[in-house]
Order: sequence, then structure tokens, then C-alpha cells
Amino acid sequence: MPDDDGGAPERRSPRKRADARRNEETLLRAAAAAFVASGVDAPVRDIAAKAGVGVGTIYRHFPTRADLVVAVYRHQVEACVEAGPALLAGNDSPHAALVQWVDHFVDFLVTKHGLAEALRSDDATFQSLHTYFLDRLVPVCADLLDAASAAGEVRSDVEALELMHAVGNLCIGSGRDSRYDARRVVALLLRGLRAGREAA
Amino acid sequence: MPDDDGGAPERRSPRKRADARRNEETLLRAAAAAFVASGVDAPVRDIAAKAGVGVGTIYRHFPTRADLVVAVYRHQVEACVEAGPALLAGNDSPHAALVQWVDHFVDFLVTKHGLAEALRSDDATFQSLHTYFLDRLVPVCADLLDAASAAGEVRSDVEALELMHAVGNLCIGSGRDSRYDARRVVALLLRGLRAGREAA
DNA sequence: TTGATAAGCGGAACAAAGTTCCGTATCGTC
DNA sequence: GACGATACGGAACTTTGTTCCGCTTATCAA
Repeated sequence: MPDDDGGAPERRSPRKRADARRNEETLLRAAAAAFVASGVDAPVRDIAAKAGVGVGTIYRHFPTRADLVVAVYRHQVEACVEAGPALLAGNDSPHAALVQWVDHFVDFLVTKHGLAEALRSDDATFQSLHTYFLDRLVPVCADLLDAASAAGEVRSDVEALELMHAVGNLCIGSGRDSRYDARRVVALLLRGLRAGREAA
Repeated sequence: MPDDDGGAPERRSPRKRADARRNEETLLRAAAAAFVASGVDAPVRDIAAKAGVGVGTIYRHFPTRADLVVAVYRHQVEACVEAGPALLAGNDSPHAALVQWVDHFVDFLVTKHGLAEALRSDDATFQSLHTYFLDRLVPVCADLLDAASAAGEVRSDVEALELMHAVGNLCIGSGRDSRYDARRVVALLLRGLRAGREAA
């Protein structure tokens, strides 16, 4: 997780060289652009070329592709994390808060070409991406789910992890086929989550 | 779609050479084994080696990976196609038939390492795999869905194509993480499909 | 049985992408 | 300005997919 510059210069002198910090910035911008243009699988060479650096420089700053992807999307993921408690506080119904939060997450995912796919890939390259998303988002989702469950609004036999996986999966391929809309099927899933007396 | 041998020798003589038919058989077996061992992404070289043929022979018989995958799983997909009408006939409730049919499909998908992923991949290599599955299964699903809808058992605003996409997506990653069970979330989705007077 | 010929085969060769490594250039400091 | 540490660039190597063509072999007619 690259992070070290700007702010208060820490004791000792582990501060990165100026050119390194500059390159990291440049790379982040180039990667973001490449991700929009070609998805999160954009070839390393392309990103390097766009940033005007050698491929070695990418690997030095972001050892795995997941590191780069996380760095690019960190802000938005964190925004999602913060949205959870806010929605819970701003809604009378925890279920409504959950629905809105999930919508927010889906909006984020479907607009990031290839990200949902990467999240579910079993490629080792993306393992830590997967881990990061789950580490940050599952606890938030669990809070929402617990609240809704406590209010008797949703079934209590579904775990946050499972729900997040399901929602992430449903986002795959959204945008490639206009007849498939992730938002619609996610809504269906959440509807199935509603507490119901009716058996299976 | 390789298919031409055995049975009645057709007029003219477009019958394949014996060694070619033999190789096709061998390849199919080798591929099936490789798919089980390493998923449907098993390297072409590995499959060729396992079958004791050159890579050229694979490409001659199965020009794209999708052709090979379809050939390996055709029987099971067709079984799924035939199960549709049978279930509809054998159940009083079309909704129950739909649920059983989807379960059947999910069982098939989750036991084929990497197949669900391949189905959703936007890789051009798998385009025709995607097409084959949809061509065969969507009509069956549509019949079940229509019947259930006509019986007032499910919402009428969901298309078969969308449902199949969703179910396929939900199968991704099942088996990699014991905390995620495709069957469970698919059941949730189908529950959300139930006709309901409750809004939202 | 034996050629002739078309069908089929093998695998070298090429291409695309990821990843590593090290000689060289640059930064920051004394 | 010199020097050590840091960072850079990109050639080289790896893996996997894909193509191509000279060689082999099955088939068939004579």
C-alpha cells in the first residue's frame, strides 16, 4: 500500500525522493485513465507508456496489479465505507438504508469497467484486491444487515460476506448487454432478503 | 461444431478419416480431464500433451476454446434443456418447476471449475460459448417463467435472459470459499422473484 | 498390392502480456 | 562538487495463445 509523502515529514528520513513521489502521482493518473479506457486489465506496458515511465517503475511502486487498482479506487471505496453509518443514521428503516447502500456500491462497481470481474477472478494477481474490498466493506454491510435484522425487516440467515459476494457477482457484465441490468437483479435479490413468513 | 462419423455413411465421401475421429475422441477425453483438474482455462499445450497430440491438432478440431468447452459439456447442457419441459409437466406449480430447473442448472455450473467465469468473460474466445448456453437455455427458462407468470406465481417483469445471466453470475466463485454458497443466494434471488403485492 | 492424393498431423515459430534484473541516471546531502 | 543511496528504464525471460507448413498416413482406384 504505497503511502508516504507530503504531510508531516516523519523523524528519520524515510521520505521518498521527489521524483519517486512525482512518478507515483503520474502513474495513478495514467492508470485511472487506462482503466476507464480499457478496464482494469489494461496492459502494464500501456500504462507505463501513457505515464512516460518504464515498466520497472510501475512494479516498484505497485508490486501487483491489485495494489494499483486499490490505489486508484481507494477514495471511492472509503466513501462507500463512510456512507454506511450515515445512511443508517439518516433512515428510519434499516432495510431502506441497506438498499440505498447497496445501490451506491452497485453504482460504483458497474461504472468501473472490469472491476467486478477482477473482484471475482481467482487469479492470484487480484487476491489482495478481493481482500481489500471485503475487509473494508463487509463490516459496514454487516452493521446494516444486523440493524435490519434486529428490526425484523430481513431474514437473519444471510451473512454480510455472502451478500457482498452475491452483489459483486451480479454486477459482472452489466453494461455489456443492455438487456442485463445489475441494479434490477440486485433489487430482486434484496427483495428476496426481506423477512417473510412464507416458507421456501 | 464437430460432428460427423459413426452412423450411416452418407453419400459422397465427406466422412472423416479414422485417425481424425479417433483424435477427436481422445482430445475430448483429455480436455474433460484437464477441465476437471485445472478448470476450463487449462493451457492448450497441456491438453495436447495429455492427449498425446500436437497443438495444431486441437486447433484443427476445435478452432476456439469455446468449441472445445461446448463439445465437452454438450450432453449436460442438453440434459438441462430437456429437463425443463419434464419438470413443468411433473409439477403442479410452475414456480416449483422453475426452482427445480434452476437448481439443476446451478448444480451443473458450480461443479465445472471456471465455467461460470468463462460464461461471463468478455474475452472474445468465449463469445460463442456464451451464445451457445444462452441459445439453448434461455428458451427453456422462458417457458418456465411464462408458465409461472401465467399462474400468478412470479413477477412478470423479469426476462429469462436476465434471470439466466443473474443465476450464472451467482455461480461464480462458488466452491472457492465455503462461506459463499451459490445455491443459497440463487434461492434468495428466486424468492425475490415471487409475485408479491408488497411494493418496493 | 500399389501408387497417387487429399486429409490430417506435429511442432517450430511468432505474438501478446506479465515479470525480473541490473547498468545507468538522478536526488539529496555533506 | 562529490558521493552514496535511491530510483529509473527497458532489455530479456516466461507463459500462453495462435498460425503455418513440411511431413505422414489413410483411403481409394487401378
